[in-house]
Amino acid sequence: MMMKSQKLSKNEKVVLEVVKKSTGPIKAYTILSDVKKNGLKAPPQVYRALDKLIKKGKIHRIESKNAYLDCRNSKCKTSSKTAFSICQKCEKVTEILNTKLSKFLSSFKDDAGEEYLKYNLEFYGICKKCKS
Amino acid sequence: MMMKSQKLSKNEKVVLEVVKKSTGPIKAYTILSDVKKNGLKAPPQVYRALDKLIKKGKIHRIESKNAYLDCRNSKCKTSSKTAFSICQKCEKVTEILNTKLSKFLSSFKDDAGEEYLKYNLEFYGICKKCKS
DNA sequence: TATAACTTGTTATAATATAACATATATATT
DNA sequence: AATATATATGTTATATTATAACAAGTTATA
Repeated sequence: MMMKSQKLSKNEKVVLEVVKKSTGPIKAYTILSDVKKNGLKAPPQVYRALDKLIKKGKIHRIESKNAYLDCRNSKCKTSSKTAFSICQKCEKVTEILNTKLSKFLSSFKDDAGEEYLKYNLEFYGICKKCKS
Repeated sequence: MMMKSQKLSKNEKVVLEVVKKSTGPIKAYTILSDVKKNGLKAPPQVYRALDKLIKKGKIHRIESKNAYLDCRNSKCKTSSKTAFSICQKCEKVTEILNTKLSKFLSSFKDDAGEEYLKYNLEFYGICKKCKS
């Protein structure tokens, strides 16, 4: 199966660097204020780059937080199957890379017998650090 | 385990009726324009009601759509464990009630051995109707 | 009835995201 | 190289989604 080119444009590189540098999920407007020193000025420049980076599998969007996180999975070519754990106390988000989980969800059939090529799963709880 | 009271306030009832009437996920501002005939005037009135209805397990929020859907699961007391299928073509959203799935996710342990009391899963695909 | 807890009303504004259009750059085709 | 085509960027304005803050009313309960 042909993969979408992974080559990144100038703005995509700039935005990706900011997302990578962040210690956790980062918001679009936080990225914007950061990349202003690189000449980017307006929201569309950031949102376009984010959209492309998601399509290229470089970052993920954490839906429940309207925030973006870089993909730590070296094998990640697309962002079509994602799972995260989210700490409700410290807001830490961790990507879950678990073969059993991804296999289960990839092969899950709904009542109509349909499988899905894309999913996003968000677990919420209290992380180990916050528990102790 | 003590359950949060399910009693609904006036505004909650009004908002819930609108969500129920909708054929699919409905947006907060769509609800607002609808409930204006009931005297509600401002966003906070709608958002407050939505938040409460979610906590009381009456509705769900579809995170990737910023939209709200009534819970069709009569057993739904809380909205802590949810799964949906979302058609990328017609935007139809269906709540998935599947014991095997919920058991698997409820008992899922991450790499640190932690389980989660809350999750939200969104499957994306093309629904049967749109395929045919 | 006093008090606390909850619910509502209201204004303003914050936060998130996209439309639309002009221009520039890169890539492919002749 | 010149032309055509697709992609990427810049820019302004505006749409959409959501919350802060505070005042007032209502309900439950001591």
